[in-house]
Amino acid sequence: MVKTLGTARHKALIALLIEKRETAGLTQVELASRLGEYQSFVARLESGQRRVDVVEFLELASILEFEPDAILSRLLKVH
Amino acid sequence: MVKTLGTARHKALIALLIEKRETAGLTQVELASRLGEYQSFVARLESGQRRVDVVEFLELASILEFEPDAILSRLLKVH
DNA sequence: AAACGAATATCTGAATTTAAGATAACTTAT
DNA sequence: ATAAGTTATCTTAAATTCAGATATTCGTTT
Repeated sequence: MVKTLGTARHKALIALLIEKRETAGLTQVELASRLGEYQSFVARLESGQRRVDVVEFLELASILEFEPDAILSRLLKVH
Repeated sequence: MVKTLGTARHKALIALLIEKRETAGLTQVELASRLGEYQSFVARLESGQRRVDVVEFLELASILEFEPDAILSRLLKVH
């Protein structure tokens, strides 16, 4: 199994997550607060230093109000 | 952010992953081999002791030939 | 029913990730 | 130029994950 961090797909994923947070008009502090985490948690995530698991991804989708399937489909095209 | 391990969604996810592996007619040893991992890796994963990140999930979908979107949609319904 | 082989589960340090919390480094507006 | 808001980085402790071995479970065959 490929090491997730640093892969093209992981980079694409976090780029999309950042985009979605910004579209939602949230700062890292605000998102962190809704997640019950520190701002540095979001920063680590968005700088690609931490993996995002499937369950977390769904939680992010719910908070940031994006369609997880849609994002996944876009990631599928990244190799 | 909720601790993934032990959540209903994570349990549902691994149940589906096991189902998909079995449908594909693969043993843990065979899946592990295709992943370039040990059998104990697959066992840990399938016993819910290890998180599955989004990128890994897509890799599993490719090997086990399932539609990641479809699985994700089913997980969405689990709370 | 005992024994065998195939499949899965569990254990144990060691290595790697992740987290908390603080602080530093941008940004942008005044 | 400064202040406020935002994001990035650092450190050390804590938690996860891994390799590899071993144990257990489950079917089959005799």
